[in-house]
Amino acid sequence: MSGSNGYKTKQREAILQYMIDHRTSHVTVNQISDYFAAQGASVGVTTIYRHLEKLVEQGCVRKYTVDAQTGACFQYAGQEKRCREHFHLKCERCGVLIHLECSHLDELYRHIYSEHGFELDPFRTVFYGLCRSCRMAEHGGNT
Amino acid sequence: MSGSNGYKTKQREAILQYMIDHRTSHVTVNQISDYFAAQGASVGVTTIYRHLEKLVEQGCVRKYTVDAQTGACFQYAGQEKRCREHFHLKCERCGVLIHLECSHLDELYRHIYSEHGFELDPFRTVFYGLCRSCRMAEHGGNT
DNA sequence: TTGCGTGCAAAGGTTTTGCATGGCA
DNA sequence: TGCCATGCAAAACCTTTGCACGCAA
Repeated sequence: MSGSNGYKTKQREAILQYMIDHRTSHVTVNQISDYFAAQGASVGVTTIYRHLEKLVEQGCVRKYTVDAQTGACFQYAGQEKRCREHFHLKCERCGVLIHLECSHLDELYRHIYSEHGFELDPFRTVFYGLCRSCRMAEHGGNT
Repeated sequence: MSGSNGYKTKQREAILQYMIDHRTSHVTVNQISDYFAAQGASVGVTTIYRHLEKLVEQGCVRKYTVDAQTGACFQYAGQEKRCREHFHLKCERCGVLIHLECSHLDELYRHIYSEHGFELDPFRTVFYGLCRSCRMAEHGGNT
């Protein structure tokens, strides 16, 4: 389970590059598919799903399910292993992904493990909510 | 935005009552439908969806989507705003959704809010990981 | 050549919509 | 009576799976 993660194909490269290029936001399978279709280099949705799934397993990409109708959202998270050691905050409004390194969360991990028998997966787990600036905008502004 | 939210029907009463009775946990549309079917007082899924949608708009019921395949989960929240103290644990292996009410998490909420400026959304946030039994099976058994 | 990668088609699931009927006010 | 509520059927949607073909190694 190391370097040989399969063949190097055009589709694989294209999808990975797309995810990297759009790493500042999250994207849906439809967006990716539409993008490739517009480029003339159409890629089947099945292939997109399969590659995304692998990337999620590898830890390069994060998957979020916001709404059943919207479909899943994916976002490139990078190769860095350090991301395994902390948690992430995802703003529901602007979509920003915040990396949170905090000893409080280590404690949380231990607590949930010892008290509730549940082994948290920090990589997979994402905290949803409102980031500071969006909270300000929401409380101070219009509807 | 007050009393006259439509007619008072058997189905409406039944669904609301069901949500209140099960307010300590989250339910899916399928669960509600199956329950009524078992009672002999079958209610169409369409009706369930429509009432749930209204209740969500009114703010009485919370909706959150864990997984596109599983479908949405609903939970009665009442009129009170302070139902912020419970989170959900989702096992990545068997898929079970655990309802976790724990004062530790209330503390976590306050900490992330005051120290990191992030307002957590407990209804959308789901902790992924391995539940006790799956962890046992994984460490002790086969593949 | 071998075996994974690809993409079409179909199946699986949840959710929504159209429409005729039924029930509340 | 008038109008909303109901529920069946069908559609729309995202996602997964089966299978034959293509392509990387």
